[in-house]
Amino acid sequence: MEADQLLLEQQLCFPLYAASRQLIRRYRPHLEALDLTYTQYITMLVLWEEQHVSVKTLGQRLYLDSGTLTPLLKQLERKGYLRRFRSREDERVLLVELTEAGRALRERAKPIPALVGSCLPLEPEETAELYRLLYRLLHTDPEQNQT
Amino acid sequence: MEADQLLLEQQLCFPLYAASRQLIRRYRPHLEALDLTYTQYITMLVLWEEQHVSVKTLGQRLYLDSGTLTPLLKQLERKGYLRRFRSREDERVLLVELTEAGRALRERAKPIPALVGSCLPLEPEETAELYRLLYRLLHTDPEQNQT
DNA sequence: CAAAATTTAATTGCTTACAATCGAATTATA
DNA sequence: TATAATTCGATTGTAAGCAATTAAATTTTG
Repeated sequence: MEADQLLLEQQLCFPLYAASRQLIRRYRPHLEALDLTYTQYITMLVLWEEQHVSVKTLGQRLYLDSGTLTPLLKQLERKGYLRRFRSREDERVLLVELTEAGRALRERAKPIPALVGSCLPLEPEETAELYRLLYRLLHTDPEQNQT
Repeated sequence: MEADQLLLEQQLCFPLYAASRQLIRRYRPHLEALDLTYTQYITMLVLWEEQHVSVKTLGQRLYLDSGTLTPLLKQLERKGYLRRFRSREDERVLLVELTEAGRALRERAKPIPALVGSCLPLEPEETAELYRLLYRLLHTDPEQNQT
C-alpha cells in the first residue's frame, strides 16, 4: 500500500507546486508591463499596504529570507520603486519605503488581480475554499520561517 | 473596490505559492538522506512509474521544460540513479531509464509521503478537496506547457 | 559595566524555473 | 525529392529560494 503513495499524482506537494508555478506564469505577461517579476510584485503588494517595512517584516509576511529579499530589494531600488535605509533607532534594521514611482505603480497594478482571476476555472465559493485550505496549511506550521 | 484586490491576502497566488514552498521545505530533511532535491524527487517519482521516459514526457508530466530538466537529469545521472540515451527510432528524443541504484532508492523513499503527510493539519476529506481544486486549476489551462 | 548571547541583513554557493535561442533530426509539402 | 516547417533537447542568461555563514548592532546577564 505504501507503493501507491509514491505515485506522483498521490502526493499533495505535486499539484500544489505545479499549480503555484502555473498561476505565477499567468501573472507574468501582465507584470512585464510594469517591469516586475512575480516575487517583486508580491513585495510591492506589501509595500502598498505599509509605509515603512523592515526586511525582517517583509520576510515574515512573504515567507522569504534575506538571501532572497536582499538582492530583490536592491533590484527594486535600482528600478526606482523604493528606497532602502537603516533605522535610526536600531542600525541592524533595514527599512524599505516606496518612492513616488513605486506608489504610482499601484494604479497600473490594480487591474491585474481581476485579469488573472477571471481566467481561473473556479467558482467563487471554490476559490474561497481553496483559500481556506491553503491558509490552514500555511499557518499551522511547526518550523515557521527564517530570516 | 479594486484597491482591496491588491491586498496580499486577497490574491490566491500568494498562499498557493507560500504553501507550496512550505510543503517542499518539509520534504527536504527526508530527501537529504537520499541525496535528492525536491525536483529530483518528483522526477524519480515519474521514473519509478515508467521504465523509459523521454525528456518531453517528463516535462509534460512535471510541467517543467528542458531548461530545468536537462541539468537536473545530468545531475541524477552523475549520482548514478539513471542513464540518459538517445532513442534509436528518433535521434531527437532523449530517453531516461533508472539504474539499479535508482530503482533501489524507491524502497528508501517509500516512508516519505506518510512522514510528510502526517504533519499536515488537514483532515482526509479536506486533503481530498484540496487535491480536487488544485487539479482543476492545473488542468483547465489555456497555454499548457513548454518543452 | 564587560562579556556573552541574540538579532538583523548581507553574502556565498548551489539548485531550480523559465524565456529565448540554437542546432540537429524528422516530418510535411510543394 | 528538395525545402520548408516542426519537433526535440541543449544552452544561455536572469531571477529566485534557501541553507549556511558572517559581520555588525543590540540586548541580556554575570
